[in-house]
Amino acid sequence: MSAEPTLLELLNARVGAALAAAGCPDAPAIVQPAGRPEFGDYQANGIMAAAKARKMNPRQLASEVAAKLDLAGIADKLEIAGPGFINITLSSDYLAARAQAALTSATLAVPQPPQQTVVIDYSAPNLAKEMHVGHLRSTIIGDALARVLRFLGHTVIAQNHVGDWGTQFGMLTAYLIEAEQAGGELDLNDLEGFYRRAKQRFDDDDAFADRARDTVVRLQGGDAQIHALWQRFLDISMSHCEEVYATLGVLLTRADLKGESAYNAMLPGIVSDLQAKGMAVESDGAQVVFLDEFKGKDGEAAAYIVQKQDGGYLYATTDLAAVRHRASELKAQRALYVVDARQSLHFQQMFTVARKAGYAPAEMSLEHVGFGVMLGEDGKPFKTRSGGTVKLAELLDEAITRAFALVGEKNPDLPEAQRHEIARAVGIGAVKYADLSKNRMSDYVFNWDTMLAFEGNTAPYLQYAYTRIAGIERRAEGAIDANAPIVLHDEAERTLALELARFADAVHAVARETQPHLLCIYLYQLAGQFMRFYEACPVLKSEGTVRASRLQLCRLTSATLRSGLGLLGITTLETM
RNA sequence: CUUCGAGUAGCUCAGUGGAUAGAGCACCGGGUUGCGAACCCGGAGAUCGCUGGUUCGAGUCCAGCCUUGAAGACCA
Repeated sequence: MSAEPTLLELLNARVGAALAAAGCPDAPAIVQPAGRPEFGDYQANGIMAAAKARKMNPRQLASEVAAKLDLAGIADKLEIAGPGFINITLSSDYLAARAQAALTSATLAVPQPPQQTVVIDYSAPNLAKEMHVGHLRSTIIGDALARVLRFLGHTVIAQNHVGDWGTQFGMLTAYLIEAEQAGGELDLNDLEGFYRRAKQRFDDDDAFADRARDTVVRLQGGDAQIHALWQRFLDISMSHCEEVYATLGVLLTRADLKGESAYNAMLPGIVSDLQAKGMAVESDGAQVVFLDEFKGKDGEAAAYIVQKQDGGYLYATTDLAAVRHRASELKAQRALYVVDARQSLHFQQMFTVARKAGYAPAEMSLEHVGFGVMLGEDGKPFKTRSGGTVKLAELLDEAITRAFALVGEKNPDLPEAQRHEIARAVGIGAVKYADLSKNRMSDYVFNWDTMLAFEGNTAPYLQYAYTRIAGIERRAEGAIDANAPIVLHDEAERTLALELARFADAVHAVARETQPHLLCIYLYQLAGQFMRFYEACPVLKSEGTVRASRLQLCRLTSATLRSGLGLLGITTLETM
């Protein structure tokens, strides 16, 4: 519970108190935004259930609760409706006061919940290759969650759990040695081509394959020369990632890098510890933790392998080492794993083992923030026309190119440099928003036309709403009184103020549910309410206190859109 | 076979056990001597996969089935 409640928290607390006063102490109020305008602004749904549990007449209980409900200065109308709803209409003065308070607050009056240390594991590309579309969702969902949690005052520790270890790096390093010996025209700028040629060598030449395997052994054995070459390869690959991160505008840096290799030294200790605790046992030569928790109807316990027959370790072991590190070293109270939903079973098992082994204390929250796969229009995994993976850098370039063409249509008179800048914000914003605005658990049909339509519920619609306000503020010039009182007369003004008052609840919901699309829905509604206000209520043409008040509503709306889009990693523009 | 997702308008998607299931796109019809029309307003369009159950109330919870995707001992 926040020190200062959000609007929804406040209403729930007040109705809950009234329920208690009416003889139902533990009955939840269940306050929600009203389903229809004629039901007011909020509706309390909890009375019917409370009455049922106590064999009372629900409408009678509702009138008792309403009589005891203290919303002085907050609501000016309460109605008992239907089988026992309490419909609440907030007072316009109260909405105006909330808007006024938000205007003078650096955080838009969004209350901060109790502070936590939150580890977010996201992006995690495989450094053997260039980033492809499969890395997009984790990267932008994780980035949005990081921004939201930081905004709420939490300490966020990003962990980029990159793939930088394993047999393929032996192959790549061996190929690097060979290419340098051959005279050095190796082109690491084309990482994908380099990987392809190395793989070709590996498949075609047994001698090379043997050298590659030997290189892995030497790398893992701590050979300094091999290690230096491996490190060089990683640096170059990481630079590629950083270019993509810069284009996307995500916050990840090298300081957040914590790849698989970082946990290498911990792995033997994990296995021996699990053995000592009687959890890991030998089975067919491998070290396995059997989990009764995952027994199906067939009665077989799931096998969680932590060490292979040949003594090698798996990602199962690495992930245990990582969770142990996040708990004991990083002191995380909450750990989020923004990883493909296909790994759901793996995470459920890993979390179970981590808890039983004591690597993650009971009070530490472990959450798999899963998401669906990107599909092509044919419903199959998204590929290029020729069947290859789509490089992320190319996808982003295309988005920007398409946006640039659109800006040229809409606003051909702007200088070219500015059109390029707008195209970046709009193109990247469209890609991110198309992803973030969908429930992350469902599979995601990738479609250029849908994604880059720039119409309806898209980033450009929100960006456009922002530039409209920016235009008004520009024209108002110095005549804006930042202390002017907000007065809500027109229905469109009131509806806009109500929507503005819900910002905190939207942000809190995103942090709680790890669902960025809840913020998208909110911002789309806010932009829509602004557009209606814009049609109905002239700002610059109005006069005196009305004009000053409307300008204040504009200022708060633009600040909220800028802040909200910023939390999604989407930039706003003064002109577009 | 087991487990976990998903199935809502022609398409892409919302929908915290509540009142008449909502948007956008596409389609049809309106709106600019108004602050940016990348906009606004209206219309049409849905047996919420199927069948039962739980209850004052089910798209939402439970069971079974259908379709689809994924995972399920030595890749990650």
